[in-house]
Amino acid sequence: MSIQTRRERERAERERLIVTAARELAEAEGWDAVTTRRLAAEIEYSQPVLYSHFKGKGAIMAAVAVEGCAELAAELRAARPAARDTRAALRAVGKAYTAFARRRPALYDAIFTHAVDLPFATPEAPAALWDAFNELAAAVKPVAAEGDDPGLLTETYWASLHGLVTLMRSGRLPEGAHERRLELLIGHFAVGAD
Amino acid sequence: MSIQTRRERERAERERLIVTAARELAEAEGWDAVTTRRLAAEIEYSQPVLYSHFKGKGAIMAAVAVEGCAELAAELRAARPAARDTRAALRAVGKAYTAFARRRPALYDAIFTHAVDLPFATPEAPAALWDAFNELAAAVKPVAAEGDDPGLLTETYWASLHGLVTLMRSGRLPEGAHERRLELLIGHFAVGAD
DNA sequence: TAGATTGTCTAGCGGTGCTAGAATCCGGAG
DNA sequence: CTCCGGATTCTAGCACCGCTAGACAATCTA
Repeated sequence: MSIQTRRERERAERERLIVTAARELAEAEGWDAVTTRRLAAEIEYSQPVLYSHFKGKGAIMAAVAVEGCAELAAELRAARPAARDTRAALRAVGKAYTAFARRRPALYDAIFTHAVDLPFATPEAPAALWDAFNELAAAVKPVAAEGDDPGLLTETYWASLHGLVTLMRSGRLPEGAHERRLELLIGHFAVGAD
Repeated sequence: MSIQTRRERERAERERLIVTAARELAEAEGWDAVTTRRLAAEIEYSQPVLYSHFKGKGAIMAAVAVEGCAELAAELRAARPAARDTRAALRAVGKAYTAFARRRPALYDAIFTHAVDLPFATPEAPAALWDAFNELAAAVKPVAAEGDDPGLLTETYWASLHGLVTLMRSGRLPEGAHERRLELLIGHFAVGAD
């Protein structure tokens, strides 16, 4: 049993090595630079080793996405309780969310733009994803009017943040006015609450 | 002069042929299917011909994007005047925008997610892009509170629509609830106006 | 120590965007 | 009508991609 467990441990360690290397490479040079050859060289193994751990490049990105999502959830969680009223809570998570996207663009892309083979919006979705969503939901819930589905409202607020982030990061919205756009968004979502 | 003009005309025709073929191929099978080889075969010329017209694949996508943007602008323009009040106008352009994205996903991606080498949010941006933006702006302007920059508010509404569309199309938001999310968004943007 | 099993690597497939240089076509001069 | 020069188009190839079959090496079992 000892040998088997040692092998499994070594395998798990190497798997983490792969995910970490992919993440660092992506954060340093973008996902375009993360090729299977480059990644293999980085971990000092040959290409096929990657495929003995993951089904393909997409699966590696998905693993990075889950890891990154935990980080996002943690940052949202840290930001929310500091707010005193509901508007401040909306602002806090909004700022934390967009700040994460700007500070860790590769991570954000892995979670929310690239890797499609992650289950979303179902119970099978990764726990980290639900954690992040629930942080948003906790901030959004107080502004839900009677008859509004809080979950749907959270999705809507999330989508708005996502739109701001992606359009800005792709150069379609000027970065300079980001704070003001975010404030406008919050203003329209927080109306009726105080 | 006659020969020269004929050649220029033929060149222009072929350029349109390229853009049209790229667009049709993308709409039929997605942008992944639009390779330079495939596109060359489609127009019955060799690959290098593409590069005598466009700097690269990105430039071809940009040309398709501009063309598609004119279509989007036309659909937004057609939708707006039918609305009687400001909330209905917001709803009309919102529905038209998201309907376009769902009906012509390849076109939408060319305009708003892929091709980055198009100038946005500057006077140099393609006229069709400004047309589309101005249609949105016309619907948004009436809901701008005193002190709100109508342009920024339009950008924010646009970003929200974009977020809804992209998250839905990538499978991160369930499609079924789209209409309700859109209604929630409109409700929060149209508040105070009627 | 011999054999079986597990793991890893080398080499290669079919594909991508893009380009240098050869081949071809065509209008205009003699 | 012929032949030349320049513009145009094609063939062939580069370096890279994700991915994999099959040869090889290392390790454990008996």
